Amino acid sequence: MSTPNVSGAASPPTGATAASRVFDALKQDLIRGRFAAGEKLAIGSLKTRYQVGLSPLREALNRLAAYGLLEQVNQRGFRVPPLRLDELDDIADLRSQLECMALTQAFQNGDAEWESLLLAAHHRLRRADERPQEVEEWEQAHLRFHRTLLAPCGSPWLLRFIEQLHDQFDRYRRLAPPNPEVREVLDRQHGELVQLAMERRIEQARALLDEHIGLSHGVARGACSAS
Amino acid sequence: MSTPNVSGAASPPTGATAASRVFDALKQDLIRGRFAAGEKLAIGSLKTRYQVGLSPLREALNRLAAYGLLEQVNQRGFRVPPLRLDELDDIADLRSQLECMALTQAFQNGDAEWESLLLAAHHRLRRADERPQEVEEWEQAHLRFHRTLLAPCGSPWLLRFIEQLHDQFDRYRRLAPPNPEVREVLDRQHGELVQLAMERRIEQARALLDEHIGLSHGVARGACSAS
DNA sequence: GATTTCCGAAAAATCGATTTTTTAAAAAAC
DNA sequence: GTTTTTTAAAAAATCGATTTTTCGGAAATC
Repeated sequence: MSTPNVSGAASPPTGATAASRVFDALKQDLIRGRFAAGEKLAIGSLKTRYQVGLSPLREALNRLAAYGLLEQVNQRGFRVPPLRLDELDDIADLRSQLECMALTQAFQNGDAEWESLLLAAHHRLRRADERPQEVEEWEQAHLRFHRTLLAPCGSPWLLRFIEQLHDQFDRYRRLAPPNPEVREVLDRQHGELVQLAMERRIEQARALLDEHIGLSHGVARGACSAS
Repeated sequence: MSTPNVSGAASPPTGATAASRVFDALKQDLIRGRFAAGEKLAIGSLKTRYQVGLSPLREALNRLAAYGLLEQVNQRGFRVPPLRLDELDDIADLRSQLECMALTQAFQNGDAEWESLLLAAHHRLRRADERPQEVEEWEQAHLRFHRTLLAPCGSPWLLRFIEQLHDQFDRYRRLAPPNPEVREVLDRQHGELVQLAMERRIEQARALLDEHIGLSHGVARGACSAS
């Protein structure tokens, strides 16, 4: 295992270029809803905001557009995708399907090492649950928990798509008004998922994961005004 | 419906920028295997090859890396991904799964308009079958047939991922030695898929599509030396 | 009064040059 | 003889300036 990465998201441990740093920062800001949905991005002000020149900034914007976190129109720059209810439904439904696929494979491939990593990830998530003021801590622990759950599925492309959908989904979820009651249920489900994983009860786990995403989907829908 | 697009791949009808033109050209060249697998791309020679400056070229390379047709390492540029048997297997298996999902939805949503578009796409594909020397014509008709088949599935994100996997898959398939016997079977299966689509025989269609991709997968494996 | 045409400002895209980093070979040290 | 250090060339990344295109309002036309 290489140098563990303490920082936030997916990470460039060595030789971060300006372009990759802006990419990471901008990606986080987009997912965290720091820009208004549908907003046109003024490249000039982004230059100031992220303290970089045009070239690395434009490279980052191009990557994000290819990834689906920005919309690019040929001679008129970049804009933040609008929040659309039908798109959220698409994202959530597909996420359920793909994550259930991955979960099945993960249950087959996961070994004792995986079980202990999952327990550890769950523990950190519970710790983060206790400090509701540290939102980003919780977000990171939550993301890692779900990653760990599916990690041994054996399909890099499936994991890639799931990650992409998760990023899309989170943009909606983080913009939606919080719902403490649902949140409590969601938190409990994480523990139940761990339990089912240990016992490899795939059918129940699939049903629970589907319900988990469905509940979160319901909350995330609050981010949309009209469809 | 806007202006139909006669040209090759996915298309920028209005105001093509240098960056988007290089992106399209480079993407095709990568899928067509015009670069050696694993090859390091020399940006200087790409500038000459595509007749553009650094900025639009680098923007195109960044998009392609985000899309998965190039590998990017931070201070050492871009390289063509190597051909790996295990990755091809991953791509093909996931493609089968996702396309079968989409097919089911397409059968439910597809209307008479879809049926006629599918018949038309199949007709063009058969015409292209007759002229084996016009490879690119056939490739285009083939891509469009499969797109048309799944188009009404109703999930933009699912279609997006399928398209992406299809591009990945084709890079292997087009590099593999052709197999006329299998090719004949594959051609026949296109007609059978149309027939099953008309009659909405979903289970048989899913089995056939799965077999179709599986057969093509077998051929594509010929592109890999070792795993 | 409504539509079209024509500017000028603003923004996007591109270019050419500069800076930074890597690479590989030669020299030095062990 | 091997390893380390140095250094020059090559490549990647970035910057600043220029060119091209879009956008919005004023003037002209219908």
